[in-house]
Amino acid sequence: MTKIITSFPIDKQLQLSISFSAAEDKLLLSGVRYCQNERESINSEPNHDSFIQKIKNELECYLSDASFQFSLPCNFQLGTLFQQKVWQALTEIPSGEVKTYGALAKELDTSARAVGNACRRNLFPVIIPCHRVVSASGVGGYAGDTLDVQKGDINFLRIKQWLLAHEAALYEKRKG
DNA sequence: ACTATTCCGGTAA
DNA sequence: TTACCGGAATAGT
Repeated sequence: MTKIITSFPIDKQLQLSISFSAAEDKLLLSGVRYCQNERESINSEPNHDSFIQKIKNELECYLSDASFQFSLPCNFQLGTLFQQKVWQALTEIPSGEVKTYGALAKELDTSARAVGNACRRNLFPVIIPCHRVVSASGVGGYAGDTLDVQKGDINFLRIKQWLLAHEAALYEKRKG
């Protein structure tokens, strides 16, 4: 497995850690997570260089133009069948638009709660735009955090709002 | 027994 | 009339 660290322009601290590995003779993303003050690991193999460039390039594209569509391959097999179905649906929400958990649930013939669950388990934040799903009454959650509860030292909700603002997405905010 | 939800009824201003 | 709780319903892990 190879892991790369890139900065993420919300503040100086925030970074994105992206890992990938070979699966069935191809390189696939195996995870994306937010972190702070981590150093890039040096264990990357030379034949991974072009893939690393592709990752960094697509991220730069998205950051300079929010309508850019990622084409990075993600290993969906790391999720359950249901999660794969939800994640696939997430990729079909265009930049600049949002959907509520309830609306997405209706499309997939399941429940809002279950959709929220699958979003929380999204292994590829930013690349798979789970931030484009909001609650009927406000912004909803992100990475396990909600408006009421922040679990760790990273303010994930702020990140979600930053992403939505970057994409110029509007959502009903009746509470926060 | 947990959730990154939602809907509806009751109550008070 | 609107606004704010409280609780039940809900589906997947």
